[in-house]
Amino acid sequence: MKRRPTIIDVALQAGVSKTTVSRVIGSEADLVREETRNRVLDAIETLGYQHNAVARSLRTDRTNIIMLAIPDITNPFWPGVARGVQDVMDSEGYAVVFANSDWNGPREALFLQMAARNRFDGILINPIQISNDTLKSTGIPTVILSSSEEYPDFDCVGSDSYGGTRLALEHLFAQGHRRIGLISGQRQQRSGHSRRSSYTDFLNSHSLPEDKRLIVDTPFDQAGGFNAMQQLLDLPEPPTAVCAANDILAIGALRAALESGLKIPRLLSIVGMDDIFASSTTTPPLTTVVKSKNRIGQLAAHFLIDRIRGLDHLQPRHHLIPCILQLRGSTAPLNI
Amino acid sequence: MKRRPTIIDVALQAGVSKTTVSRVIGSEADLVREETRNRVLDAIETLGYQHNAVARSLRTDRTNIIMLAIPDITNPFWPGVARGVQDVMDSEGYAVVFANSDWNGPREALFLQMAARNRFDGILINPIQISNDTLKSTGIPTVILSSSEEYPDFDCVGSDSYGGTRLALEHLFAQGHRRIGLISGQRQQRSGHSRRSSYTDFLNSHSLPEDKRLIVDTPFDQAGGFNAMQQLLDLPEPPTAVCAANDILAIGALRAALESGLKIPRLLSIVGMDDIFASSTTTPPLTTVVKSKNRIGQLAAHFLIDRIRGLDHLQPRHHLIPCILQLRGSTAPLNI
DNA sequence: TTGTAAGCGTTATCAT
DNA sequence: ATGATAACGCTTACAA
Repeated sequence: MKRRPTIIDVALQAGVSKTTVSRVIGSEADLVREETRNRVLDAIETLGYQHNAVARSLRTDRTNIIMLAIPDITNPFWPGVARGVQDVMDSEGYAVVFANSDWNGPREALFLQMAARNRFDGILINPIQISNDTLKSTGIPTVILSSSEEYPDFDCVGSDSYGGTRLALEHLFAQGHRRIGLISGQRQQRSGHSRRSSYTDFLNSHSLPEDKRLIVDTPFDQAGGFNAMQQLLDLPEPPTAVCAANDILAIGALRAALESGLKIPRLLSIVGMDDIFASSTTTPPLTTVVKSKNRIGQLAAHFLIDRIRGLDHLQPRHHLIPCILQLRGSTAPLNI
Repeated sequence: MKRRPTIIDVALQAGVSKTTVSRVIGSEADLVREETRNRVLDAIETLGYQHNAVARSLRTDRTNIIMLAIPDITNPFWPGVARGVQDVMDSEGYAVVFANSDWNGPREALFLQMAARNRFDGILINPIQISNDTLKSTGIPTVILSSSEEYPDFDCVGSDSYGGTRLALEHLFAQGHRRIGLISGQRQQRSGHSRRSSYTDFLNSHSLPEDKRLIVDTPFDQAGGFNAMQQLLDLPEPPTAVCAANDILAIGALRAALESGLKIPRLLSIVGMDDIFASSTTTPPLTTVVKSKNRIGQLAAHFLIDRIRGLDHLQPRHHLIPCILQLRGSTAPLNI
């Protein structure tokens, strides 16, 4: 495998200086006479020259690479967001590096170090452990993918899970449900909180009593949902409807309910959140709160590009994308 | 935001030459006296020095970044593979850039160009359009993620869909089924072929007649599976079992069958392929052929690392990871 | 054990 | 409109 041609080879071949070649391949192409430019382009063609982004980055101090750091790539929510991010970043000429921490804090820190060492131009992150200050110390423009309030120095883009939860609860209320359970995941305290407070506020606004036993914290997986549901069904007065913090929990809950012989939605309504693919293929299909993954990704990407372009004077912006309720077969009017 | 410290700042601070600093942060740390090393490390600490990977790459011609190019990140198969890839690459010190072509040929080409320009150390790709020769012309070590035979110059890692299909068909045969439909996607001719030929070979080996009407080519989505199933059910003599090229098709087929009032699996058996999350949450849950996404990713990563390390003399290796049949509720003995 | 200096492939600053 | 030349921050012979 022979050496790759450089800008110098091209210059020699075209009979010009390397400066001229640099002009042609860079952003100053119009400063060079058309005839010369064509000679250069021909040389590039015949040599099969590909410009060296590494060398360019060293000189310009810009890599055109951004990092997207997420905790779990197998959670279908993130690929959805990632696609939105890529839509924008592609068209702006940025490559997107995925960093998948698998919920591992030290790994998350490692990835940030990698971003810093490689002089990536920006970071999009759904933080699991890293603090506002550590993030600031990287010196890299960063946007938070979360509705958390813990990162006051950064732009944040998240989904309005408070509003989304409210949407779900009001729907159940309108169907006549008054005893509504909440299955909330325990790992992410932050989004957990907004759902939790939405639940409390909902109860208050309708003057419903708060029964602690109706709130179950559980690990964020199907088994967690399953167990939580069993726990709720074992109550002396089980709920007539259940709201789960995400679809996977909801699907676990659905399965537990079905296995215990309950007819869904006749005897129990269930609402999930996220609208993952599987929630449309259960029997009955799951009513769920939809977050617009694509829009989250796109907006976050735009925010990040603003920051990269040096809009540092802007106050940190927080934006929550509203949720939509996707009605399907797992909810129905209260059966009296 | 002030300038990042360089190796020179560290050298000054520690009272040594930049060579020494380079030795300490690089792979020659043991060549330097412990006391000196500690002085350097202290300087690094107090200055908050982060080494510049861009400059290092320019000098060493290695970026420690590889690209994973796939057609569709929202297809849960790929995140699974990606995780296997990352497991290996992380531990070898490589960062993984995702490139998601969205089944768009020109975009795929663009990504390869990006890999070349950025001097990535390697490429893992599930090719959708690009040819063996174009791939070779990048000059970058590359491993193909596919069981295709169209890339004779590269290592290939795929899953044995021929064997997997056979597994599914033999299972149905053992259950007494003799009239078995095949729903095969049309987009990827390659894997389509292996399933198709497996089907034909299966029929021959059991001396079953081949009925063209039992084979339906359809787009690779749920609607495709739905329509294909309807088409099969409209046959004068519908199949008693159906084998689909992937779970999404199978789920579409399942839904079509249920909607037309068929009891599954009593009146119709369905087998999918891939074991996506949703296939475990349908009613009944789907019997499916499992590909070991993780092992595919890991093996491909190892192959790629071999190539990067310069094992060019090796013949191109093709490896098919065997599939496993995951029995669930969508298949049952033929009901006579 | 440590230092000097050349060079990686660009872009940017001056000249011409 | 084009060219000469100095950076960019690092690694690596080679020297001391």
